[in-house]
Amino acid sequence: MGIHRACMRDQVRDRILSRILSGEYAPGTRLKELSLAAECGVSQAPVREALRELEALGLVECERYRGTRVRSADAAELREAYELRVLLEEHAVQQATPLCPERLERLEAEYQRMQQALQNRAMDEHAEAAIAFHRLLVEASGNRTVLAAWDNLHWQVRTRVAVQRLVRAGVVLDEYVSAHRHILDQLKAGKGKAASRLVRELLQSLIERMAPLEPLAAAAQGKKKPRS
Amino acid sequence: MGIHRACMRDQVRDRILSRILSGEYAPGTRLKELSLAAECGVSQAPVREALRELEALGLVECERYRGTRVRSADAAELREAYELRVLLEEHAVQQATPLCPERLERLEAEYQRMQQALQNRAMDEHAEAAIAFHRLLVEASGNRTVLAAWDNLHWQVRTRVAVQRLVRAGVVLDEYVSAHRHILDQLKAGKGKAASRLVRELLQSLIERMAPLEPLAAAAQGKKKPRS
DNA sequence: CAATGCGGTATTATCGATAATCTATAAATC
DNA sequence: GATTTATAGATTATCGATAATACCGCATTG
Repeated sequence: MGIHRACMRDQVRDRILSRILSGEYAPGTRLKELSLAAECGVSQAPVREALRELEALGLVECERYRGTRVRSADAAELREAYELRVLLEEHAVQQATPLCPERLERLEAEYQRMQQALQNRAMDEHAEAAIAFHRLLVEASGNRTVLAAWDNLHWQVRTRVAVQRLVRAGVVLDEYVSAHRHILDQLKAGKGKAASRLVRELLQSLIERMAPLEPLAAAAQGKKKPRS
Repeated sequence: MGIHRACMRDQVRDRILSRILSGEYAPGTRLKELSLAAECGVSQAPVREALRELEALGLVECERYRGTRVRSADAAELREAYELRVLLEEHAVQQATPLCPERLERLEAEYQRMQQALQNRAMDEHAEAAIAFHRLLVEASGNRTVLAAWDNLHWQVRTRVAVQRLVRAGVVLDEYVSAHRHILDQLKAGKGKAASRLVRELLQSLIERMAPLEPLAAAAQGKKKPRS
């Protein structure tokens, strides 16, 4: 179907990426090139290139002759990222309106998925749909550079973790879902200004709910370094 | 002095980067790994990693088994980038005020440098100082994520080219410099709101002056592919 | 005992060579 | 003549091995 990419580098990159995502590689974990190479059944070179790519994405840190580690984001950095996200989405929504019917349909679909997933307690899918919803908003602005900046914040990574934290903390997400309903309604009514304000409010309320919780990386920080 | 980084990969990267900057490698130019390796006196591996880094920076494009080329930005993309830049700088200035005296001094220094360079017709230094000025504004916001997003737009690359285009087109830059004076004055007076509005106006007037000019890559686009 | 210097080991950085894939040209088929 | 297939040359992707560097433990020294 799509573009087949059988190249080792990409396979290795995705493999490491998903492990960082799932938490198997916690922040601070040392990523040794030869170990990874052996495990993936490839040589060192593709692994190095994969790690460099992840470094560019901001997910790992490399130090010369001292190896690569999974980067840990502190609470302050997360807050900064949300601040930028608010800015980008708010701007995108203002620029995007009025939206074409096709995009509105796609937004509606993601909204439905988000709601269904919540009812089924499928939190990962809920997070996925929520992200897709917001990404569609940014995409609708038609500004590829803004979209690239948004993508660089890696919400597809963060939201899944964030949703699980919120759920564990006992936060009810129904309000969150209905906020999306309101945004979508305003968009359908062509009221971009109102919609962008709702987006800002939604995201800022998220920041406030996150703030009292433990920093993302706290639990994983003080780990023993696993031998070999 | 700073952190010496004698590693080949970085040297190769900087070398290619400066050549893209200077226009020696025009948009569309094919970058062959072994040729570059031979020229830099290194093997293929460091060159590959350098190219991957440049790809992450958005300066080149790689296609599997089909090589790497210098990316060309069209007029629309440049406009999009400016749109985002306005958003980031405007927000940063609002967040940054009031600025600490040290930062104001640094801004003043860059302003002086910008002005001096213009008088001396040293356009490259003028561009450099202007960029440093704006980067300081973003840095002052204290939001590292916003700064990273701003850096990703690569103004250190674009402005140098843009200034030369404007000069060739006969645009007088005194007005541009004095706009910076006004911004700095408002900042010193602690008037963040006013300063951020001036920043927006400055950048938007830049977009408008750029628009009628030829797209950046136009001249270099339809080139013969140089053999070997 | 603290600080310093020396090997030994683990890991990264780089190399030179090989395999995989693309592009262009030419032969073959209809 | 047009289209397809085969082949050769060029370039990228990957490999296996070597060189360079950092980290750790231990002995030495003051």
